Amino acid sequence: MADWHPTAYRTHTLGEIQDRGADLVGTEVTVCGFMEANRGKGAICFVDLRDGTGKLQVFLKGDTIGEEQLDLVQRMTRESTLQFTGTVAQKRPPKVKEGETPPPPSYEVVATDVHVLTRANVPLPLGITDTVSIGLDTRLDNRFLDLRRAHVNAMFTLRARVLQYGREHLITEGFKEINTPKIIASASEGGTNLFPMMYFDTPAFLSQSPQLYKQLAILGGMERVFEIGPAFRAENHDTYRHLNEFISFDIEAAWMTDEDVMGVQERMIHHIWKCVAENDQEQIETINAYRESQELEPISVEVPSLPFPRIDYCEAIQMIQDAGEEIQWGDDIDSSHCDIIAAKYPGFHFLPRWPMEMKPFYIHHVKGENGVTGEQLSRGFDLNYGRDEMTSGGQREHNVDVLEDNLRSKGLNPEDFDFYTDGFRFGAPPHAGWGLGVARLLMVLTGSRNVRETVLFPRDRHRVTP
RNA sequence: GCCCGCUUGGUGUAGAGGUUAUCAUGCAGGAUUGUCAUUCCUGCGACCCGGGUUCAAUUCCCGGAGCGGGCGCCA
Repeated sequence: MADWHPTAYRTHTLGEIQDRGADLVGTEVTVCGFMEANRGKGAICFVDLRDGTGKLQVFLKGDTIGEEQLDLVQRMTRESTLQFTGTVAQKRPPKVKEGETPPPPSYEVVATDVHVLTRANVPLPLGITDTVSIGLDTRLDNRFLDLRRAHVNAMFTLRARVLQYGREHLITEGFKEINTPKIIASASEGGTNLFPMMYFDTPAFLSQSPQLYKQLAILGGMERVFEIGPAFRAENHDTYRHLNEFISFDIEAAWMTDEDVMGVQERMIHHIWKCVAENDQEQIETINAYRESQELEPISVEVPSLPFPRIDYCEAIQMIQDAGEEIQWGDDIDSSHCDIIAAKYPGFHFLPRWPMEMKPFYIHHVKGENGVTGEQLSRGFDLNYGRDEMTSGGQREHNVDVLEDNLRSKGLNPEDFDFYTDGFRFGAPPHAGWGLGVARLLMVLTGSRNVRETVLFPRDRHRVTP
């Protein structure tokens, strides 16, 4: 539990009064919040007040607070912010039908004073507690209101938890958090399109990945590093799982192989899922309450068992061929093919040992480690959940001569990468790492079918505001 | 970028070549109530843009824009 110190505006949070109400009965408190609803039109009035820690009922009575203030609150609009002073009391229990068990005692504040901090306009662009479903576009245009909805708030609370647990785990395995530049000069490492920009008088780009820089940190003897930061890709993709700016959770570690960092990853995901299952059921229940209202299946946090299955590339191709699909060794495994694999392995699973041909220049290969057709395999891997790719990773090439050969064979000019390859000329540890899409992991955890749900202010092809 | 679909009050929807354009939610007013998704009554509020067909288009046709789904692209 956090320490919610009193502030200039409030003595207690609403969550505190909910949780410790019994100890606070009779105490004078000042609380603040958004007015979610008010009920009653006569000589009394009930206000549902909400802050970032919970909800609480405030009870107003004409002869306690005065007719004028009672009227003011009764006329106040939903989502206005109010400050109440009053006394904590136990709520009168609701009437229950014969045979039903009464709910546990709950608490309220009997108001003696009120201040309107801000009055909300009407109508709201979207209702916080309304039962109608709301289109994603409307929600994203009004994210500040969308976030006030309980299940949306729960998703972003979970997002913060996932990052926290992930960090925690890596730190226990000796990793240190780093930050790498997001403005880069080198044209490209191949593959994806970059967003160009001007860095004073020099053409530059927004970084597509911390890849080369986290490797430089390893070459610098940092041993084990991680970074949680943005990556930018100027691709014209338009799908439920792609964004043009996204948060990448990256690690890099010395003296490790592809198999070693797969181990780090599965232990980290296991830790995250275990902690969420133990600590954050409240958020899951909030999401499920919403899902039930929308007639969606509830979600549950099933801690995956270790180790995750490993289906190497050759085996995956075989599996897809056995399902009757036209696919050859050397082809990419696309979404429909992933459905075939996911039918057998619905949860997290690794896809290691891709053809070297298909992997970037910095991926390591063991000479002569060949696939069924005799082509060179690489030490690159993916992590999928169902049909969706979560991670791409691998052991890196640490021999500078091989690295430069790889660059040339990919049609790149080694001289453009001197800032990187120079790091390998003065002793280089074998190392490996991966990059994990945080939003995609959250999709799995929260049952979201669109990555935009799990990103506060998503940037896609059609959206740069808000 | 390709294929398919959609666009109706603030929000989410129903629907038809001529309607008083449906329902829910919301909002406003009133009655009731230690209420708690309050209840009840009354009212308010909408057919994406441009062109065409037609006596008549929000409805049909064409184009545009926006959105959604699938795909492609994507270390």
